[in-house]
Amino acid sequence: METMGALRRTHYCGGLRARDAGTQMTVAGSIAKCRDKGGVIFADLRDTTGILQLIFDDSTDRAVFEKASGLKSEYVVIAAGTLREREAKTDKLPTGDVELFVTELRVLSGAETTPFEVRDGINVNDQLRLQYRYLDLRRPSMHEPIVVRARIAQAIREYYDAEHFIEIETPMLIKSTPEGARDYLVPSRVQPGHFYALPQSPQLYKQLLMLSGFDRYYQIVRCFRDEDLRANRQPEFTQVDMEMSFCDENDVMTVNEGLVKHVFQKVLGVDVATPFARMPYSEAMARYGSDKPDTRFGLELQDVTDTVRGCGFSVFSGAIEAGGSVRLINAKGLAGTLTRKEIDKLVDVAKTYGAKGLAYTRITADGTTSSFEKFLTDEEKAALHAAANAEAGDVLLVVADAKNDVVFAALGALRLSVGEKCGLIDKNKYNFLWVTDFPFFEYSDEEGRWMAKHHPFTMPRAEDLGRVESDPGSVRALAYDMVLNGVEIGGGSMRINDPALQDRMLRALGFTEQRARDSFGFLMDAYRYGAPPHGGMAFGFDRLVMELLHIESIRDVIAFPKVQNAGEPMSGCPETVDEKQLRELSIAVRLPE
RNA sequence: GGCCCGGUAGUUCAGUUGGUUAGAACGCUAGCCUGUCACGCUAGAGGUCGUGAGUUCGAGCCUCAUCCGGGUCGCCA
Repeated sequence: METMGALRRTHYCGGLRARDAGTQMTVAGSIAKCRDKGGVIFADLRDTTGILQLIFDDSTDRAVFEKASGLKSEYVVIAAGTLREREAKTDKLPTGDVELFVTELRVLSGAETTPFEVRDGINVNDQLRLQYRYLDLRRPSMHEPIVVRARIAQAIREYYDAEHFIEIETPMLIKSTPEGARDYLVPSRVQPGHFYALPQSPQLYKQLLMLSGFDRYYQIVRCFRDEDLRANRQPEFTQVDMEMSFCDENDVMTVNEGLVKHVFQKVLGVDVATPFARMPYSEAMARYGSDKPDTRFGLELQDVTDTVRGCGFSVFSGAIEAGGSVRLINAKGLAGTLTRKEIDKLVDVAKTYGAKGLAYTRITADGTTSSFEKFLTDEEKAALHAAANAEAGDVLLVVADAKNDVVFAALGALRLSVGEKCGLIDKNKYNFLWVTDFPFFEYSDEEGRWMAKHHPFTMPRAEDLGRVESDPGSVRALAYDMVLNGVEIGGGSMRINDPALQDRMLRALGFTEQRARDSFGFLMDAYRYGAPPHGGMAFGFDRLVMELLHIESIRDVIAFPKVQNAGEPMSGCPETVDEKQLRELSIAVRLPE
């Protein structure tokens, strides 16, 4: 092991090209791979920007050559020499036209054999990769997204700064709120038996910042939710959070369309067309069975409730009588791909989302097979086919249920499944969409009451205010989600700035005055001293990075992510703590049976 | 909390009906090789089959439990 001595890096590897040939330089990094041919040694040097081939041959100083012959994978070195054009060029590396003829080599660190090979194209268990996360992050395909993530963050700051937003930090130790996701709790030592919560979002604080006159705020901020993980959900995640005053919902949407345009231009060189399409929630559900529709392909839902009302198939007629609906997707011309076996898989998809089953009709040149048409009269059958515009080559996928939510959820999922399976999705597209006019209230069977779909401070649409008490389900919110390729990448709303209206909405949500005061008293008081009209939104930063780079797992855009049990395999957290620590916090642990 | 998939050399996997000494590729070690770049050639080391119990003359294989990982539904204002 040697020191760097007087050697200092003059160049990074990744950007070196033939035009740099002849340059004297010093590079530093890890040995990715050695190829010792006997008389000539090639060593791939990897740094944070890319890989450069080092070469040692019979014109190399003997001592340097000897040192090079001892190099192994992941040794850390610094090397000085002259960049030259290769005899044998390759297009497998961006730097494939050049190599460094090394005149001085210092081995700064040895390395044991790694538990897996540190290169792209390997197939290794996620668990092992996460246990050795620092090695996994050396691999270019894992390294790159973390670097791009930083560039995206920088572009975001650039844009908001230019638009006169200021970045303000909000507290990490805050009051636990009763609604919403489970909070991560932090015990107070100084106030025994009292707890902070880690923020699920800076929601209340950013609203207060508007009341403080900061006018335009943003923050790239860590948030926490103690809920189960998914491929695109982590218990700690990053939001791009913003709020602005003296605006309406159109202003908020316009500013953030500008943000997305700037980021895509800056990071990908892609020109995103603005303004984005807008679609009310009710239309998104009716056409796509989803509040975050992927509009890159068709296969839209059709409502055939009226066509099959009172028909001989009791599953359909029964669902309609119970207040539900019957809807279908016509998988146009896809009978070739959607074989009986594939349709069976789709039945399972439908059932996963709560449908009792999936009725289908498959029409081919050889004839029609259907799971339900034997229960229909010829007239009913003809009417259904006409309504669905069914012809040879089509597959009709029909879901009936007493609950419209189930019909939408099942068909929405089927639509995505068929779109994926049949290759209908153009992966190079970036389809942006605003979904607007969300319902303000959502009935919770579990709680047995109406709850805020967004949050209780959301401004309802003025024209719906008359129905807040009489027909809460029909009240729409001034809330909007930004959807990219079927993924909700952000959402927000206008906020209530009238204390009387806020009181009324909290009552409608079933808050007693006492409970409202206990939970949000400080906020309600704040609005009594003058509040500008304001609204904002928050982006899921991790999801934004995922979509930009077409990465499927949120773990791949976070340097040190959690796994499904919310732990981190590398450090082994969460972990039990000393009795002494618990005593100081006045905490006793009682494990479940 | 429910459902599905997985756990066998360092890694990725194969392993027949339950039957002698559990295989391959990559990696690793040693040697050779002057234009490789998934370098090539020769030789070698490397295994408590996730863990525990059970069935059996005999278990990587069958049964039960359990742990770990991935996906998903619920959940995620």
